[in-house]
Amino acid sequence: MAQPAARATARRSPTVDELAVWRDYVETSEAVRRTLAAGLQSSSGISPGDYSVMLALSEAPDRELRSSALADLCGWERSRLSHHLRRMEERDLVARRQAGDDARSAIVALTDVGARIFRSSSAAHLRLVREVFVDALTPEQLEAVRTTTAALHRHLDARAAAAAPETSTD
Amino acid sequence: MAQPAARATARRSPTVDELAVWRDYVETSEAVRRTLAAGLQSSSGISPGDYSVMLALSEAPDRELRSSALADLCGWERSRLSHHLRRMEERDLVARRQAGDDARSAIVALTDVGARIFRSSSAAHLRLVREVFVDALTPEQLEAVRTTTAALHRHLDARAAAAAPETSTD
DNA sequence: CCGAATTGGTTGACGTGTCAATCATCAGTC
DNA sequence: GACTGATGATTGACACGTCAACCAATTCGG
Repeated sequence: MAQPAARATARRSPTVDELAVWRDYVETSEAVRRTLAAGLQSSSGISPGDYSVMLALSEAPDRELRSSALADLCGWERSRLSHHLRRMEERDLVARRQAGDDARSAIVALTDVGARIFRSSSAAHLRLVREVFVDALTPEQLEAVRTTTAALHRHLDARAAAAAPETSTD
Repeated sequence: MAQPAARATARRSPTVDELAVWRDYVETSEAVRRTLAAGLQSSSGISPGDYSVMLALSEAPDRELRSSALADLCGWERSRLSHHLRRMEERDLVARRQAGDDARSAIVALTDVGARIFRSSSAAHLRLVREVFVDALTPEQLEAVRTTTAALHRHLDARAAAAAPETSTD
């Protein structure tokens, strides 16, 4: 009892109601992700990670990219990409070779096998995105998802920027 | 221009615009999840999975539950829970023992250590939920998240029900 | 030109999550 | 009371993701 001097701080816990929205948001986004992953797996035997990599490569000139460029396009850490590429290379989906201009750098190329599998997976995957995500929402709701997602995204970025002063303009 | 005879099917791929919302939704929800996981890890040394399990146990009578009940509360598969409990047991966060009435069943109890850690993690975690999620959104946006999430959730459930006829009333 | 710091990328260890297989127990049937 | 099938839970194998350590090539300061 006796609210302990709340309200002034604005740093208090969420209400029960807010917490319920939070929980549902987390659970649902994970369920959606799992559904798409399962679809990709069963229709083409690849993972969402595989798909991201192959999508980026398939849109690149000569179907190849520097490892660092690929990491940026996927929004992945280098280490994660490196591990993933090793697994994909073992399955002959991609090939790695050295870059000519910088001996440190690696070039990742989509193999013919990889390109074929990507093409054959793409249509079904996109249909599933529509079926599970787009079709679940009215146009207004889709618009609402866009704006709320953007708000969350911006907020996270601002938070990250605040935490990492780095190249401050001084 | 020249829409390729779309609209009639409703089973076509998402538009570029819809796809952009989808991508942002996936990326952002993962970024949010990662942020919360990192916060929990650094403040209390536990994972979101640990937190879910301890939350459910802490609210249960005698701070213990049957394994199956715990799995239901967390919304996890049995196998996942079993693996997770083994790891938590090694860290003395929970303890497992046999149930009296059904020799197959296992009872999971929150240890004193686990209860203490959970209590000390809870406030910071909830504050972070507010900071990262609730505070990022206006009240209207929070409401929009609620309704869109509910729509996605319902749609997924309907889809799952359609795929699994099981106990149909025949 | 030499050495230090930086950059591009890989690796190992480890926690996590899924699937399929397994195992013991329980419930129902004859 | 043994045979059958469902149920509660565990296990092993393997993909995935993160962190920290590492290595080699490069860049920069002197």
